[in-house]
Amino acid sequence: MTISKLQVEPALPSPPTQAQRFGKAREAQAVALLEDYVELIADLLSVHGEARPIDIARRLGVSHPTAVKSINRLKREGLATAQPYRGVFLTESGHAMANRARARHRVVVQLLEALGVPPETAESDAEGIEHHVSDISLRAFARFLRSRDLR
Amino acid sequence: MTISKLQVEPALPSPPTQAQRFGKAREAQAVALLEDYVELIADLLSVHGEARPIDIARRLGVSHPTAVKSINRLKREGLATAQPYRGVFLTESGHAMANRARARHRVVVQLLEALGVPPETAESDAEGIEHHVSDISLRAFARFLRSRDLR
DNA sequence: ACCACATTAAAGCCAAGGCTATATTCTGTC
DNA sequence: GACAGAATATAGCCTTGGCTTTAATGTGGT
Ligand SMILES: [Mn+2]
Ligand SMILES: [Mn+2]
Ligand SMILES: [Mn+2]
Ligand SMILES: [Mn+2]
Repeated sequence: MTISKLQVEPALPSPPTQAQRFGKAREAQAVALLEDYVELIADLLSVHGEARPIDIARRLGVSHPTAVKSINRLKREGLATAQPYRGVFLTESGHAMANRARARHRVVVQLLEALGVPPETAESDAEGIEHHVSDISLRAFARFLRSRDLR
Repeated sequence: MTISKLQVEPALPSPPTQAQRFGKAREAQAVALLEDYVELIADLLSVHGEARPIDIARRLGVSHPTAVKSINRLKREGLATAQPYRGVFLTESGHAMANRARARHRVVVQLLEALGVPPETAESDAEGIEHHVSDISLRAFARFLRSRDLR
C-alpha cells in the first residue's frame, strides 16, 4: 500500500467543474452593467421624477456618450425606453430588474456592515460584489442578518 | 415650518461619491481576469509542475486562442513568462498576485460556507465576488471567521 | 524514423464599453 | 423673440476579451 502524497496537496476541481464556475462569473459580469444602470435610473426617477442621460453619466463617472451608448443597449434589450431629448424610463422588466438589484444591493451592504466593514467601504465593495451573489447566497445572507437582529 | 417629505425617501449619495464607488468597481473588474489567470497558473504549476495554454483554456472554459491572448497580456504586464511551445511561468510579481488572489478566494469561500451557502454555490459565487473584496473587508471576513471558530 | 494527432501560433472577425470631438437641439433669461 | 449655454446626439477611435479558421510545430507509438 503506497502513500501517494505525503504533503496533501488539495486536488484541483475537474476542468468542466472549474469551467462552469468561471462561466457563471462571466455571465454575471455581462449583466452587471445593465443592473447598475437600471438601479440608478430607478433611483433617479423615484427621487427626481426623471432620469436624464447627463445625470446618469455623472453618477456613473462616465462620459455622456458612453452613458448614451449603454442606454441604447438597455433599450435594445427591452429594459428602458427613451425619446430623443426626453429622459429615460424603465419598462416593466426594467423595473423588475431594478427592484431585484436594489434589494440585493441593500442586503449585501447590510451584511458587510454586520461583519464590521465601515459604511463607505461597504458601499463601494458592494457595488461590485452584488452582481455575483446568487439567489441562494442572498437568502443565506438575509437569514444571517435576521438571526443576528433578533439576538 | 414645512415638512418637505412625508415619505422619507432615502437621499441619493452625491454624484462624485457615487461615481467613485462605480469607478472602484470598474477598476477591480479590470484586474479580475489577470487574477483568475495567475491563480489558476499557480495552481497548475504546483499540482502538475507545468501550466500549458490548453489546460488553462479548458479550465477557464474558453477557446485556446482566447487563453493565449490573455497570457500575452500577462506577459505584457510583467506577470508571466513563456517561450513558444513551452508552458507558462509566473514572475515574482505574478506569484505575489496569485498568492493574494488565492488567499482572498479561500476566505471568501469560507465566509460563504460559514453563512450557510452550500459548497458548490460558495465556490461559483466566490469566483466573481473575490475580485471586489477590499483589504478592509477581507480582514473583517477573517475576523468573523476566527471569532466564530473559537466559539 | 515516421506519421498521426495534439498542441500551439497566427490572423481576422465581433460586441462591449471606454474615450474625444463635433454637430444639433432645447431652454431659460433678457 | 433671440440667443447663449446646457444638454443631447452622432461619428469615429481604442482596448479588452470573446470567437473561428488555418498554419505551423512537437511528440508519442509503432
Ligand atoms: Mn453594482
Ligand atoms: Mn448597486
Ligand atoms: Mn475569480
Ligand atoms: Mn479565484
